[in-house]
Amino acid sequence: MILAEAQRCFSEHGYDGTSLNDIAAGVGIRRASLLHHFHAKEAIYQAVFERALSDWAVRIEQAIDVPGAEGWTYLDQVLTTAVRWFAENPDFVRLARFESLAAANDHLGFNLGEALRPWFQQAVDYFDREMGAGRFRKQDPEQLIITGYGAILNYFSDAHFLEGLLDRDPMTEEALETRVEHIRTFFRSALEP
Amino acid sequence: MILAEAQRCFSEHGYDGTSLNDIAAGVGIRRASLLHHFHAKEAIYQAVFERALSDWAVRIEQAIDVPGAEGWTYLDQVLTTAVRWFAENPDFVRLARFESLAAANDHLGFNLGEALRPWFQQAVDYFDREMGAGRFRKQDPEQLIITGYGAILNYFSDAHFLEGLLDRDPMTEEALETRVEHIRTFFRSALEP
DNA sequence: GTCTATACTCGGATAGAC
DNA sequence: GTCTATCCGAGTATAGAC
Repeated sequence: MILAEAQRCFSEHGYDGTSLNDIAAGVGIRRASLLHHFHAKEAIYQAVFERALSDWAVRIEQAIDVPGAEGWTYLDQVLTTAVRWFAENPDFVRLARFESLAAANDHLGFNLGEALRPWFQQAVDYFDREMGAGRFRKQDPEQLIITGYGAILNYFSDAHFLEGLLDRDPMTEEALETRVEHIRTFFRSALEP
Repeated sequence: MILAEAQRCFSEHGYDGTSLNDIAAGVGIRRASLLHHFHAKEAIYQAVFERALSDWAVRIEQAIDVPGAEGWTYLDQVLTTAVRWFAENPDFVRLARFESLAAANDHLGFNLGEALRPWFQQAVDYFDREMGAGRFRKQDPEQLIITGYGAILNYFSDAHFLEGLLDRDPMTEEALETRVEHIRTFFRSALEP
């Protein structure tokens, strides 16, 4: 599948660091044949991104949509699910990172931040409710979410860097278990009244 | 100054997204003249990085080296200094981000994680002491630091993204003040016994 | 130290045969 | 749908004049 290989390349080396030859070689065809399916490199990138984003949308809806969910138990569940999913989709994480690092109007026909804004707003509303009901300590919801996604995304996008920093593989089952536990404990410490 | 302009370009568009023409144009000379000072593009990149890193080393030593420092007051001070310094050096933040995202053995002759390990270890030791003395709640020090640098670095490296997400400029004086306050409050909530 | 000119390679994209 | 062939532009790097 072309999109799968393209995602692998883009997430590993970024847009500029990936050539059509790289992708074509991975697929097992020639550069020109790629362009039979997509009229330009940017079109491939956009297709990769849209697919990844809609996959992600499905998963997040599943994780979010827990009936009668509230308080710490719910947040704990969402955090754990997020970490697990990101752990299983390192490509997506790196792709998102490259994209949020890119200057506006590079490669993508739309703004990633804007695209995620509805979910962001939903999360803000959740924290507003919980804090208003006294189930969480009062903090700035927007800032909290920014910190949260950073704490999770970072770990996976910077795996190469962390391997150098820690001098061990940060992606083993054991290391990931440690990471999940930390995220849960840390947020709980900060939020529980 | 060549290195300053090179840093601007690399931090804005990454290594692959920056051409010698881009840098030369910013300096006001021709591409060939650049290569009189540095024998290759990679050499420019490495020079930029080493300069940025040693600048950073100086600042971090200053921030860390507070006599008799301990407990929350000290950490609070370091966090605030870090946020302020990163706010004033967005280039450095984006450069570091691009680099920690890059695959091993790309562009740089050394491993960034390895280079930062001594400071990392120092920070781990600090938390170990503080937690041992009961001044902080017990948490995994390594994980805590990873979360902390993520919370800070992210905000600045993803400014473009955040602007789309929040629908406002995340780098105004007011926005930065809010961010500092959040970081302080959040960590305090999580760490104070 | 900076320039022009040039060599060479690579990447994106198109045309047309099979 | 995939290929070869080809075009064009951009990129890195070098040679040599001023």
